[in-house]
Amino acid sequence: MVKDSYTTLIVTLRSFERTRSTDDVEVETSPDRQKAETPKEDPHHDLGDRQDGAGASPREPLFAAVLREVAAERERVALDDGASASRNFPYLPREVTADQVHLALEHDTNPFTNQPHTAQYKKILKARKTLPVFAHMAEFYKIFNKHQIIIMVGETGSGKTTQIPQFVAYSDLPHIKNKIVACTQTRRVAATAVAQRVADEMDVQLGQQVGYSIRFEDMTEQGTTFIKYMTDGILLRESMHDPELSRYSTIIIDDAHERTLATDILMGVLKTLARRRPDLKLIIMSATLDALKFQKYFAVSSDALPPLFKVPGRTHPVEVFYTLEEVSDYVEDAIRFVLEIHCTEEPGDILVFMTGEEEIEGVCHSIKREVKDLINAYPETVGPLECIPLYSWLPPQEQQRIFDPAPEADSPDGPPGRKVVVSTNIAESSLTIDGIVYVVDPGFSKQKVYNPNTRVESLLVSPISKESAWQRTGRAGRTRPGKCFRLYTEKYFMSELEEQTKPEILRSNLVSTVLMLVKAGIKDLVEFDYLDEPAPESLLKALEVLNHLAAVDDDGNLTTLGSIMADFPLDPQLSKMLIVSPEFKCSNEILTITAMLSVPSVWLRPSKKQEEADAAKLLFAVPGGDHLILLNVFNKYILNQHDKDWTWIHYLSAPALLQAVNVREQLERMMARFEVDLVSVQDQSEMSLSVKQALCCGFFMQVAHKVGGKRNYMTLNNQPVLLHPSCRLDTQPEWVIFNELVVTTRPFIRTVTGIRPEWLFKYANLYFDLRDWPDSETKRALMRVTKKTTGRSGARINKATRGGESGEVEELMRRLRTR
DNA sequence: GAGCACTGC
Repeated sequence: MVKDSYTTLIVTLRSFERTRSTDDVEVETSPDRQKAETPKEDPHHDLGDRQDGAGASPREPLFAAVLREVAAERERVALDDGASASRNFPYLPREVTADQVHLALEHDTNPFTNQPHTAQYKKILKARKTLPVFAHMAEFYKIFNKHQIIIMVGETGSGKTTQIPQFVAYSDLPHIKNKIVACTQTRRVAATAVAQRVADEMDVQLGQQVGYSIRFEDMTEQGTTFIKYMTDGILLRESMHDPELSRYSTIIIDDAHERTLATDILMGVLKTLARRRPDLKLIIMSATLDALKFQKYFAVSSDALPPLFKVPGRTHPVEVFYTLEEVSDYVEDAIRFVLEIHCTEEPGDILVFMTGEEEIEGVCHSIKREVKDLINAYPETVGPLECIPLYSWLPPQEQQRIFDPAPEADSPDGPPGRKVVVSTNIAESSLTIDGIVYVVDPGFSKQKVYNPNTRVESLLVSPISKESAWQRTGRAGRTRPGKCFRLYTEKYFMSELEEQTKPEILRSNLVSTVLMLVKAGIKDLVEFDYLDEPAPESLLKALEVLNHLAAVDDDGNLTTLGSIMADFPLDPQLSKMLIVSPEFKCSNEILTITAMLSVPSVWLRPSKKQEEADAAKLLFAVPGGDHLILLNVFNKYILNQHDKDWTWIHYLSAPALLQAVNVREQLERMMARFEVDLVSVQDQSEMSLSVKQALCCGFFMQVAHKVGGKRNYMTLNNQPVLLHPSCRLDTQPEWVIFNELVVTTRPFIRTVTGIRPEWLFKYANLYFDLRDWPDSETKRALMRVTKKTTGRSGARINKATRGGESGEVEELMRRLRTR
């Protein structure tokens, strides 16, 4: 029946576009690594046949001599004041050839440590040689030696992430020049895993010659590390403090096609930097074929594109099937297909993509029920089917189930068992499940959409991009040839789906980013060279918010406050609140709340134990609001940290709390550096009042007031919202501050605390100058507040201190508006 | 009456 509804019109695919670096780790890790070392060296490995350019005998400590010679050469260069010729020396930095590198790789001595190569090194080297990039080494050096900027396209399994930085190291010889080859990753796990792998490949200890740097963890050694994997965000932060990025000889941007916010901004920064630093080489690596876009972006002129270096991938072919007609209910159809595959196809596990928890649990439930019926009806032909849900906030041990083997046949001769994983997008890129042979793709995912005008974030079920669809398809071909069933027509795929998922910069809140750019001295946000320009409203709104927070003045200049705020790895609202909190004698408490607000939610709510989880949450309830509850949870966690079961019993996420501890420590160090005092109020009710006032200093733009009954509120932009069901406000105060506004089934405000409206006029009088506000229900409510508090008509003061209305900010905003 | 996935000295 599957065959009936599908047509095999398509085609065996050559290979799949990779989009995530975590793949690199697995694809490129050879099984040799796990096996015990078998020191079976061949002492007669014959390099004599090799056409090695240096013509030296491999028996000699060749590369070591080379390095000495290079060092001597460097001294000569220095002595000659840069006038020295190369003296025909063949191993000059950035002039090496693939033959020379092959020679060095085969040599008995590790040129970077002068230690003999281990047997493990040689085993891994054998595996490395089978990677597609290895066959293209000569071509790589030809291009690298000649050009400053290279665009590289390497498909899944090409080996680019692990090999290219090593190729560069053999050419740059960064250890001699006290420089570093940096390679950015979009995920922390990728940075750590790839660094470990490359350290093994280079026969060095992780953290020595090869290291990584991610938030909270710097596994590098100054003066020793010369290949450094790092998250894109870390390098971006670094560029704020050292705009020349002078420690680096070559910077490799990996997974550029993922278009994370940090990668996008980094590319803009590096493009300008490359002009100032001709000695800096850039390699932009991407898995997709839209390399032309990167080439054009980095082109010096329209007829001088940077060269493209392309390496094919290595994956198993996957057959793709489309429906002949559009499906009406993808959930029902997905269930039907899983059952069909189970009944008719060869053994092999199934991966089904759904958009969220509710769908996933529903699908699992239905599949389990229907398989039971099928097995009862056809015990001879239908084997057991294990259905496993997967989404991000599932507890880790539940997530681990996806790696369980498929169930055994019920009897020795019975039909074989099969595993089906029903997952959100998390399985598209972040988590890899081996053994998947069939993929069922309905073509939807939940995506974050941001509206800069209302500053509202929503999660919308939207069609995926073609790129996503191929990524999902590729999940079927990791261990052997597979099949992918797309629950839409080929016509729909071709004509309706976007080529790529919108880059993050186009659907994000840019307040933090803009502050960073201003801090980096980029005055003209409009002229900054974006690969994709963000919506002018996003920049405009971000600048407005920063102005209201007093991080930039009316002329668009960074204020002293803004400069400090930019150094904190926080949303500006949070850093503002934190920095002013000593004024309210509660910086200790605000520090904790800030840390808790910058980690994922600590609340666990397993679908089968929702009531228990809610009851557990009530134990932490304190009067005032959710922010104070977070403070309470953190403090209780610290008191009970010795008790391993404590978090579990209270339905709290231990990893999230641990991360909050880390963030808190990091922020505390930064506060010390900027001399932000750490102080506490002892009296509980006084503390609660202080905390709420400090909250107002950062979040005065995220205020709502009560309208009608039943948890109904209205934001300052007059958007009706509901208190999120997770809110544990004991009373329902007239005025509240909220941490986030999300639109899911309805618009909700989440993490909410009651405040006194007078505080808004007191601590944000410019923003609450009501004369500028259009008439609305909210404005009238605020007017009533000002009338009650006689003599404190904050709305009237300080207009003059705002400075010239025709300042540069106004000008910039005008230009943004007219774009 | 309830949540796609990442990330930051």
